[in-house]
Amino acid sequence: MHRVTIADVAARAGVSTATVSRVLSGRGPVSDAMGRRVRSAAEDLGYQVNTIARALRDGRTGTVGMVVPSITNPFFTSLVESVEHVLGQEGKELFLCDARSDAEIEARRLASLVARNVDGIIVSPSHGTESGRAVQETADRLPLVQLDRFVGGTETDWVGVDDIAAMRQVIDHLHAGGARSAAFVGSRLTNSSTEQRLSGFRRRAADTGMTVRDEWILLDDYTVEWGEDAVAQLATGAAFPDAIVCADDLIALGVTRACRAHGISVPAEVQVTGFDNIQFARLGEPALTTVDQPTDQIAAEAVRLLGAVGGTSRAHIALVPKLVVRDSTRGGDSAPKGDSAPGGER
Amino acid sequence: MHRVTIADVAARAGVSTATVSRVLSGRGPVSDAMGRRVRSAAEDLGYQVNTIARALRDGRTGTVGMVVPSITNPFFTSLVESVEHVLGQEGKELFLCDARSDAEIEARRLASLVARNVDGIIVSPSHGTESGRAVQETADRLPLVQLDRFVGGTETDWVGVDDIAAMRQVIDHLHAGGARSAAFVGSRLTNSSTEQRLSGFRRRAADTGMTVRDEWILLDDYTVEWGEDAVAQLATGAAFPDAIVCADDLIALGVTRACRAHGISVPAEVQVTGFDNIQFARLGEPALTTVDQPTDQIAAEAVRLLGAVGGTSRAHIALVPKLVVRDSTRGGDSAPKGDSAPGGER
DNA sequence: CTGAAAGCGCTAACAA
DNA sequence: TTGTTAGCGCTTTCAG
Repeated sequence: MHRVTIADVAARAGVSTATVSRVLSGRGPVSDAMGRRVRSAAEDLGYQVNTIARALRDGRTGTVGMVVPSITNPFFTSLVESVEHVLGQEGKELFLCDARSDAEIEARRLASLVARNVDGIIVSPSHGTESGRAVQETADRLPLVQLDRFVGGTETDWVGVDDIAAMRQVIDHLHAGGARSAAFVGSRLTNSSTEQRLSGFRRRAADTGMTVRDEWILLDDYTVEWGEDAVAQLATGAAFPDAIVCADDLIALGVTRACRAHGISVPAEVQVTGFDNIQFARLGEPALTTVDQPTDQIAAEAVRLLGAVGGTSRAHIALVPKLVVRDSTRGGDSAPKGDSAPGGER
Repeated sequence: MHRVTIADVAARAGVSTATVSRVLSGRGPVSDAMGRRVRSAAEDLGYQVNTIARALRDGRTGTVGMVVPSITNPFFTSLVESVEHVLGQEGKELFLCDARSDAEIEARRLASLVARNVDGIIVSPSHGTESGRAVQETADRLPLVQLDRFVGGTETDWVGVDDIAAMRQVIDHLHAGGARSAAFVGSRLTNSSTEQRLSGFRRRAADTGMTVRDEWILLDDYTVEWGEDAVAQLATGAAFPDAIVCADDLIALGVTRACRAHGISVPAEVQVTGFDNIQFARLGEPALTTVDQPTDQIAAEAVRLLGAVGGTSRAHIALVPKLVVRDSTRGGDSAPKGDSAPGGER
């Protein structure tokens, strides 16, 4: 079964391939009559452009590559969904790659995307330093936007949320709910998300005079299991904090679950917060207070940046996320105000 | 910045492009000396094949398209992850498309994948009948495997689990735990998964003499919210079942959550089961007893089928899933035995 | 407004 | 073993 080409259409319409191309790609001058003739011939034959040939010809594939640390993390899933949706509307296709939180796999996938001549790459780097080389080399070759996470020592566009501002809201909210001491549970400091969030946590906690003990900074992994383990560790300590701030919702889900298992009441005895607002956050027991990441907006900005062929000026777009108050915190009755920075492009 | 081509390498090595191609693609006879010379030239220049040109030349792109109803459903996410992993190991790339549970979007995405000359397509059809036309038309043009769900009236390969056998295990387990009546909560009957599971449920319930009232068959959506609503509906009825069998874990999560809200104890008053064994199943309160879907295996089989250029014989591969017993059922102490069919290819 | 022809980068006959 | 060359399907000058 031979795939129908532009030549077949040309033959049937009794014209040249050039004319067919002009009609079907919509550019170039054509008479109405000719337009109709060609179009109906194409219709009859069930012609579809061969995007490979077109891509070879004009050097653009209409595809975008996306690399995430782990697609099974609902936050990244949500990001992927948003990106895919935006691209779909522009008639572009998405190459999805899962780096399995491994900088080496990530580097291989990036190289393979370059080899495939994608028009641009969206990457949420797996590692805060080890991802650097591959990301930079890729960015030197084609448009690249980092999403959510950021690798030190790279010069590329970035879109994400303002973690510092987010943590300010979190701490203020907990403080309003009566917390005077707090623990932080996150991943190892191998990615910018945890780094930023911990730094924002420390800063605002200090500002508001909250107690933060060294042994209350628990860093390991973005998993439910780690959240559960962390509570076990906290429970053996001499003192227990008024609040546990988690670097993402998976951890927070583990924390609330473990608290229940340990007979520690949330939010009465300890307030707990998450980050990301994944779809399962509200399923926590109690439902999680968390920071909502505007994934649709992040995706839209990222795709927009990729398209912007423009100059060498790099854009770092930090969106200010909003706190979603549910039942895992006491919070006072008013929504947190917080003097959140204006954000936006800078 | 001009991308380095095979001609550049040829010039630098002082040979023809054909030789370079032979060396770099590994096929065709080349002397060792020539091999080294060309390779080092390629190395120096940082040459990378242009996969687009290669694809145009030999009619294969090394890409596979995948279309799922909703990537935010953790079950499909897991399937995508598995497929992506298998493909990555073969040096292939994955085009991911989210159909948003809409047969029209799905049809468009399928067409676009065909236009992109993917080597094959893996699709979990959104709709049991409306997806038919597009799926069949696509399958007529290139290798296509249906995953998990199946569209009526199509002639394609399929890989999934044996829903009937799964339901047999579920019912037997519930029965062993003392259930003598049961409700079923699923999606509308617009996809084969729910159809099959409901049918398996009905059959085995009848076999074991369980009571199933008409108003206990509740069909709407694969969401947590629907699970919650369904319990509300059941609670208003004259009688309440001993068990609630859910068509997927999201629904089951909603069901257990609503039971808690209604003060109905699980599993003491009502046993609940899910389906899929998504990563959040164990986070239910209580942790869900559910049917584990071997996504890695399903993915591996699907990719294998795509590669099998072979004859016209269609393969329907039904893997027999296993029950994962957790705390939402009483279950008796022994694992369910069940005379599950041998399964495998048929 | 339409046609002829070159060429994107690569591979595979065919020749040498 | 290596080189020459045609051609994958498309778009786009350049002529007419």
